[in-house]
Amino acid sequence: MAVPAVSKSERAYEFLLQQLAEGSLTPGHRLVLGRVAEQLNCSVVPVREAVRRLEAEGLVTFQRNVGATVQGVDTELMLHTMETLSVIEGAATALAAGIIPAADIAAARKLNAAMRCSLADFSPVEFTAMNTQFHAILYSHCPNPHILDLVQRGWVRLNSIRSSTFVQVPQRAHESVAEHDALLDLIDSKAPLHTIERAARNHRLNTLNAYLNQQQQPPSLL
Amino acid sequence: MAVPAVSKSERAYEFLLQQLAEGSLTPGHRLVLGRVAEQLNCSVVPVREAVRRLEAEGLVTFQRNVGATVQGVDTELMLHTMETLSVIEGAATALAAGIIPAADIAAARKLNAAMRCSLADFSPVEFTAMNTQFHAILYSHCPNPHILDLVQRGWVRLNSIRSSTFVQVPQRAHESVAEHDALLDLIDSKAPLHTIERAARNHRLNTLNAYLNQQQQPPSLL
DNA sequence: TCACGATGGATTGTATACGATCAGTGATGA
DNA sequence: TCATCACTGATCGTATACAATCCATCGTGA
Repeated sequence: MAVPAVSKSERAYEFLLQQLAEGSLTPGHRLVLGRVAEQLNCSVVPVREAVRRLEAEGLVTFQRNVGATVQGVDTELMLHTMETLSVIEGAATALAAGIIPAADIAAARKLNAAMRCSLADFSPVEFTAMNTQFHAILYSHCPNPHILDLVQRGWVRLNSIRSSTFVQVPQRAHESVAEHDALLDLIDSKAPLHTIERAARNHRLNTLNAYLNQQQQPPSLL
Repeated sequence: MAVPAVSKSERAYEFLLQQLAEGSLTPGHRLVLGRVAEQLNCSVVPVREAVRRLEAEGLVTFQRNVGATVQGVDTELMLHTMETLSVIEGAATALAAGIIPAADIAAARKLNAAMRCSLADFSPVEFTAMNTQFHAILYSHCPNPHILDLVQRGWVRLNSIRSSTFVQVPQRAHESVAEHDALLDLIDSKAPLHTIERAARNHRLNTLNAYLNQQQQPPSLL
C-alpha cells in the first residue's frame, strides 16, 4: 500500500507554511483546525501539531479555546522582526563571507544587475523575489546551521506579516540595489568580517527605516 | 469544578522544559510519550504537542516512528549554539544598555562581587547559577521581545546540552568575573552601543574558546 | 431603547482505540 | 558458525468521540 513518506502532521506544517509564505493566508486570518483538516483530508490531530509548531516560531498566535490567528501587520512587530533579522542576517552574511564560492558571488552580482534593470519597469513583487534570492545566496553558506535556521525563520516570518517593503516604499529599491553592490564589493575585497557584518546589518536597518518613515507619512499626504 | 488555568499540553511543555533545564533529562535520554503522559496523568496527545514544540526549538530530535531523544553534547552543536548566543546576546545586551535602570546595574555589580568572593571556595554549580542570573539582568531590559525570546531559548538550549562550562573549565571563572566588571564599566560610562555589543559577544566567545581548548587537551594531560 | 442574561452553534481540548512501524530475539538452514 | 527471516513487544501516527469553552444572537425586563 502506498505509504506516505512524510507524516500528515509534517505535511500540514508544510502546507500552512507555504500558504503563509506566499500570502494566501493574510494576517488576521483565522486558522480553524477543522477546515484545514478537511483541506488536507485528515483528522484535526496532525493539524494541531502543525499549528503548535507555527506558534513556536511566532508565525501565528494561539489563544486557548479560541484558536490560532495569523500574526498581524503590527508596525511594532514588524520593527522587532526586522531588527532581529538585521542582527542575525548580518552575522550570517559575515560568517559566510569568507567561504562563499566565487561562482555564487558572480551569481549575486548578476542578480543585482537584473534588479537594477528592472527598476525602469518596476514590479514590486518581482523585485522582492529577486531581493530574497539575492540575500539567500549571501547568507546560505553560513557554516553555523543554527544561525542559518534563524535567518530563514526570520525571512518567513517577515514575509508572513507583510507583503513587501517594496510595495509600500518603491523608492527604497534604488538605494537597495546600490547597497547590494557595496556589500558585494566588501566581500570581494576580503574586508574585515565586522565591516561586512555592519554593512549587511545596516542594509536591513535602512530598509526598516524607509518603511517606518513611510508609515509616519501616510499616502494621503503625497 | 477545578478547571486547570493552562492546558495540559502547556503543562507538559513546561514540565519537560524544566527537566531539561535542570538536567534531570540527560542528553541521549529517550523521551517516551506514554511514560511522560503517565507522569503527568494525561493522555499522549498533549505530550505529543509539547514534544513537537521542543523539537521546533532544537532541544530534542525526533524520528518518525521512533520517538524523541534529548539532543546530545556534541562539541560541534555546542560551538554553534554558543556562537549564535554570542551574536544574539551581544545585541540584546547592547539594546538594553541604554535603558537599564541604575538599580539593576548595582544589583549586577553586587552579584559579580559575590561571584568573585566565591572563587576562593569554588562551586561550579553555584557559580553557574549566579552567572546565569548576572547576564539575565543585563539583557532582560532589551526592548525587542523577539530578540529577548531568542536569547532565552539560547540559554535553555545551552543548559540542556551541557552541564556548565565552569564545571569543565574552572579557571575560566576568574577571567569571566573580570570581564563582567569591564562590561559593567562600559555600560555605566555610556559607551557606544557597538562597543558594548562587541564586549558582550567576545565575553561569550571567550568562554566558548576556553571550552574548546579544554576539549582539545583532555583532563588526562593535566 | 437599552442593559443583561440565557441559549445554541462552532470550535477547541483531551481520552481512547487501533493500525503502522520499528527494534530486538530466537529459530532455521546453509 | 553465521546469515537470514519471521515473530513479538514497544512505540508511534491518526481517527474518532465527547466534554469544555467561547462567541454571537436573541429574548426579556426595566
